[in-house]
Amino acid sequence: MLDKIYSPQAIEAKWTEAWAKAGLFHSEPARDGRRAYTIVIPPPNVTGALHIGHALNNTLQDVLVRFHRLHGRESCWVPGTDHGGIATQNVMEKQLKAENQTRHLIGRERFLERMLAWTRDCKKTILGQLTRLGCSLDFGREAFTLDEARARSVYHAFADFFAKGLISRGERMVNWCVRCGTALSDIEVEHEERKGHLWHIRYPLADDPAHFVTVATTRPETLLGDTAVAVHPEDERYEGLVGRKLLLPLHDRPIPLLADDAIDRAFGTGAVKVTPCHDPADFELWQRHLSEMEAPPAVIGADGKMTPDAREPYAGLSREKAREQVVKDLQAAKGRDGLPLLSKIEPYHGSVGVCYRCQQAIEPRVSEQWFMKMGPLAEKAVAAVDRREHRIFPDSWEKPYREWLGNIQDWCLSRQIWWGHRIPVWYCAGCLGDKLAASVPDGEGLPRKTGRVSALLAAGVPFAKLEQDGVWQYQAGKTPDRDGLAVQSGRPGPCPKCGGTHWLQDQDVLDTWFSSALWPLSVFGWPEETADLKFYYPTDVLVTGYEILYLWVARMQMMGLHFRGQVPFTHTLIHGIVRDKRGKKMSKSLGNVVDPLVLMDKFGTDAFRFSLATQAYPGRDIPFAEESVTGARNFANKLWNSTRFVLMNLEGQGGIVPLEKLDRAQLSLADRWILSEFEAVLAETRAYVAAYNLAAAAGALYRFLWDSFCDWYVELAKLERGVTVRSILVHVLTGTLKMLHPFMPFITEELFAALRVHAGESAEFILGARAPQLSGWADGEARRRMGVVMEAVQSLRALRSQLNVHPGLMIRAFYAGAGPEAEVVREHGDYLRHLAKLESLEPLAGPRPAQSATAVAKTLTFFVPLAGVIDFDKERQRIAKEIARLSAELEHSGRQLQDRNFVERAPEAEVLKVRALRQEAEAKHASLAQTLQTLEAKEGAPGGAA
RNA sequence: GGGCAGUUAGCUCAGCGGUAGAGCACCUCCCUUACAAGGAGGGGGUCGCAGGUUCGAACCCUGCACUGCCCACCA
Repeated sequence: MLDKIYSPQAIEAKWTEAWAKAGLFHSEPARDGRRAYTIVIPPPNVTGALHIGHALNNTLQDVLVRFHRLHGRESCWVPGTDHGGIATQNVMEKQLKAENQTRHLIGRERFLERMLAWTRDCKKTILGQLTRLGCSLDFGREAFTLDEARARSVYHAFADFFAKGLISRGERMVNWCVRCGTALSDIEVEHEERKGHLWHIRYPLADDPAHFVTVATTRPETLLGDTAVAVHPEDERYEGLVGRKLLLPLHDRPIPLLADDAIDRAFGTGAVKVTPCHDPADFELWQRHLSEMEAPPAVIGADGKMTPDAREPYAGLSREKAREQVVKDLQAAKGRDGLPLLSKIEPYHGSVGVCYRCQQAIEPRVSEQWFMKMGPLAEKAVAAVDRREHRIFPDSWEKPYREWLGNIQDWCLSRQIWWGHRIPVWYCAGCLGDKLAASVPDGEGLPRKTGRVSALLAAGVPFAKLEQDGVWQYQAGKTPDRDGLAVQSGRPGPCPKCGGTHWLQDQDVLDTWFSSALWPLSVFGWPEETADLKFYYPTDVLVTGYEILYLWVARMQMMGLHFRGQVPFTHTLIHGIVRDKRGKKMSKSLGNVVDPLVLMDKFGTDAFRFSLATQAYPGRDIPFAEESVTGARNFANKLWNSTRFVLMNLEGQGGIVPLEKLDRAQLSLADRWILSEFEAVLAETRAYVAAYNLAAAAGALYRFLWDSFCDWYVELAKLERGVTVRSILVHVLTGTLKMLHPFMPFITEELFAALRVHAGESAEFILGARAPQLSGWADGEARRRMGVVMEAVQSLRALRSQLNVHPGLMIRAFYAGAGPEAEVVREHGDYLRHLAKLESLEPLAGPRPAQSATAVAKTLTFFVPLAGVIDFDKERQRIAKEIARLSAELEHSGRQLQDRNFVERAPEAEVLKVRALRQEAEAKHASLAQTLQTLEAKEGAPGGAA
């Protein structure tokens, strides 16, 4: 027997262990023809503990996996974590800083050792939390984006792209994060509106210093790197000036005034300073005007400080300090007219690119990086959506997804950090013929900017060296080959060009998203043609938030389609972000984060999960309030107690009979009604899950259990305690537990365990049992008749409550009316007596009783003699109010039915419905009007209201 | 500058063509033998604004207004 009190903690631990012991979540490729249902987890970064967003993400996946497992699919949910590149390295760098260390001080190898040790702890924490959340992950399949098996996929993919000419190295303008010290791809740059200024600076004409061209800029410090000023060719303000030289203020360097179509005449002064090294648009402009412009100086370095080219007194200053200094100096610098060269400062707010990992302003910078051409891959990803092989839920995301892919830019792949897959490219020192390169010991990294690729090699794996002794060998089987360059296993052999054996590996690592993009492939052993890959790929659904739709989802699609010709997952389910209860994004700095563990401790994991699920409408953000967990906890408690009730009914009684053995003719109205309702909620729930509307699915089950099952059926079940009722109680409850199990796995498992003997279930766990099967129980007649009972009960209860009849007091009642509804009351008087606490219920013989209150339901009228108890004044008010409501209703339906347009054009069913409702309202109205008349005729009763 | 959502009861949200719903909060009554983490009843909304389509609009269309998000090299 169950404890009287529902206490979640104990049962959670118990079932977590039991499931693990039974290997319940393990999956192998099925040989019996069962279809796979596969989800790969969006691997959380190993940067710490999981937050509430992870809890939502994983709860939704678990609901789907458990649901499909219950419904007979060979379900496999692959767990794993992501090494998380810059984000993770940043956390470690902070730790080092606290110890007065830097990564450069301790060196690459020791740094990576520390990273590995630390991220191992994080992995443990994360997997522990997922377990605590009840996630039915196949833990034997745990993967890490930086482990050996994944490295294999990464190197294979890199080599393939290189061989196909999609990956190449080059010097280009990239987004540079000064704080993180690395290049970023375009999507790793966030745009923030920031307040700033527009500085107007006068550049004197070199041969006529009394005249000026005024440029407007938001970044005066880059002036030091200007190589030109540009205007629109048709801008009459600058007619005759184009082609002449200007004198760059502060440096007094002559620079040309160019004309270019890209210049917006309406902005600022129409004249733009051109700083190719520090602005992407200027960089392009420079390339268009190469012949007219000199090679541009880079005045801001990788560290965010001014370079020697910025000259004294700016060299060495931070870019922020340099701005102050430049502005100050421009204010002091006077033109030939005696006025400052800085002619105007106006407030200006524009969007500033910031690093998505540290929020520092991005510095556009020219540097040598690895790039991947994305166009051809993107086309395939778009085609997959066009062909509906890949669908996004909600589909409103398909358009932005398509557009992003349509405008895709090359992907900057290399990162100047250490934590990640090192780029599997080696350079031959001999071929480079570079002193610097030659001075580097064999196998060490290539100093940047030393030359072009001499050899590509999908080879030496630095992490394998660290994880275990010795060098792990890459065995791709097929080795790509391009430009006659040998690509070999292990370290490169002799250089095919010069025979040298002195190799330098590329210093950089790959963007963490490169390995993430391969995730659905790599977790199944690709590039090997494994049995797992054949059975589980393509996976069914990817569940994620919209913030990584491009960063991750799109790239997985592109990779999957490129390498397999098949989408990696057929559906993308996009959920919202968990916000605080006022809709604000949770953040440590706002102090509004809620810890999932705290909530699970306080309310139980099931309640926590259920509250997340009931709010997860597709694509909608969730304003999360603790009250919602309270509500879910209360629901869990309701489940608990209703099961206790059913178990109490079973105690000492005989067994139950299977549903299919029940004699339909023997069933009561309530029996037929609840079975009909149950069949309906099963269908409804399944339809909602299929549409990924998990909130609606959870809501449907909630209402069924609480409203239909507990409030009506269980109450009526108390009237008769026979085997039939017992059987139905057990079947319906067990079925409901099964359907709720994906949402609340622990409590349902506990309750199922208590019920299963009675229910004749042999399975030890819900996931081993069959999903509820029910068909043919839909019963419109039962629903109609039960509707009469329910309305009558509600009407009588309202009467009691509004006239202050004590809830415990049994009252007598008479009913008047004819037809099928009266018949329902006659047949089911026991229901009404029980539910409305009636001492007796009889048909009214003779005139309406005096000294009684009136209740109406459908076309029926109930009279409750309450002489002495009743406050007739109150009763008059009550009835008058009801009459007013009915009058309004009658007026409305009357107008509708008199409108020929409505009667002729509306669907017939609609007209019939209005007619039926009108009849009901008419009956009620007439009956109540008559009552009111009698009441008012009763002078002597205290009539004068107030 | 484009695009996408949202605007419904005090709060948080469902509903998306037939006279407005839930949970919480609020008011009244009740510790009735599954459950006070409960039961019964009740108050509360001209569904952002303005037009249009329709017999009928919270729901479809067009504008507008806020709010939020995504994308974008206007210095």
